[in-house]
Amino acid sequence: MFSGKTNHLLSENEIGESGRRMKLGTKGHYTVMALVDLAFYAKDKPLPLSEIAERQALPISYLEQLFVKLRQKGFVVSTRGQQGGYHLARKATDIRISEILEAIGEPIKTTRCKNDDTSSCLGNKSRCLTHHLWAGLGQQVNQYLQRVSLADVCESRLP
Amino acid sequence: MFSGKTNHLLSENEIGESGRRMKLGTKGHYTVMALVDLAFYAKDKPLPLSEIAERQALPISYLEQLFVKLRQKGFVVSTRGQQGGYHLARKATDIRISEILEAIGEPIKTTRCKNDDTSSCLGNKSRCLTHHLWAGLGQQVNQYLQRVSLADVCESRLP
DNA sequence: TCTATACTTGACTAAAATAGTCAGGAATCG
DNA sequence: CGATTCCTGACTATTTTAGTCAAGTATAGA
Repeated sequence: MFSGKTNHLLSENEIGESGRRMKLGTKGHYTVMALVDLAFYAKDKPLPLSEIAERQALPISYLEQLFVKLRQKGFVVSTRGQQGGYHLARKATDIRISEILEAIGEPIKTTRCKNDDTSSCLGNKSRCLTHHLWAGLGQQVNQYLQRVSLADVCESRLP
Repeated sequence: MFSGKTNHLLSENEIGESGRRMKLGTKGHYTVMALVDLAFYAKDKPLPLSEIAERQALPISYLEQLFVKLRQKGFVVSTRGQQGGYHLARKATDIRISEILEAIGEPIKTTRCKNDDTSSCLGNKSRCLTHHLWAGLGQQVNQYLQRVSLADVCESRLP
């Protein structure tokens, strides 16, 4: 049984509950794949998840979860019943990849501090220095993902 | 008890054992912090981990693990015994952040495919399209981390 | 030589996040 | 009605993270 005291880690200005590390898992992956598929194949009729699931080889029950959020955040519109399905609520040229990742709860964070400002790192020089590094990295990533729209991905028009 | 068959996921060209998602955890964080500290404070004498641990408020036993790899990969040189410790094996201007993350096993990968080429996505158009997106993102990140040296971080000289 | 300091190694693990599964319900079309 | 499709929430196996711990080995200095 361990009784390790761990109180020298994570001082009060550092990440608590809501922060996420920089990462890209299947969630973000699948979501973008599904939306690209939607933009591609749902030209006039609603497209059922079952079709996307089959074409992209993704588990449908997982997609259902993801699309709940996409609908709530206004990216897609759903139609129930036979011949139902989803279609994009906005123009593909209008949807930034960064928004999508944010919507499904896969924001990209490179720092472990709550606030992005460095005022809280005072008193420790080198600790603060690395903060700038990760913040700069985060900026790079977000700029890229904000530059790219869903339509850009569909048409292989990448920076 | 679940007996779910999961074989529609992850076809053979996708990630198996060794791949990592894009992420930055404490491991990479702590390692860079420690090396910055080393570059800062170990001017002439070897610097013991205990000092770094205290100054940066990091668990020493965790640092020990990390420094094993840093030594094996030739980033630092160790001296045992009293007055021992670590010092940089190479010039701080020569050590790129990307190398450090790679060394401790926190490479940044944004795609889930084994190979970075897209030849294996044939037969599924939109699946392949997203591949380009993540590959592009990975390039952005790696370019940034390759541009920045340890010395740059120490002197707040970031792109 | 003895001892304190510091690195070295490797096994172990608690907690959290990930990547889903599953069961059942509600709306809608034909 | 009954098939299809979205919708909801609970549940969980697996993996990763972020460490701890124990038992060394090597060296400097008293």
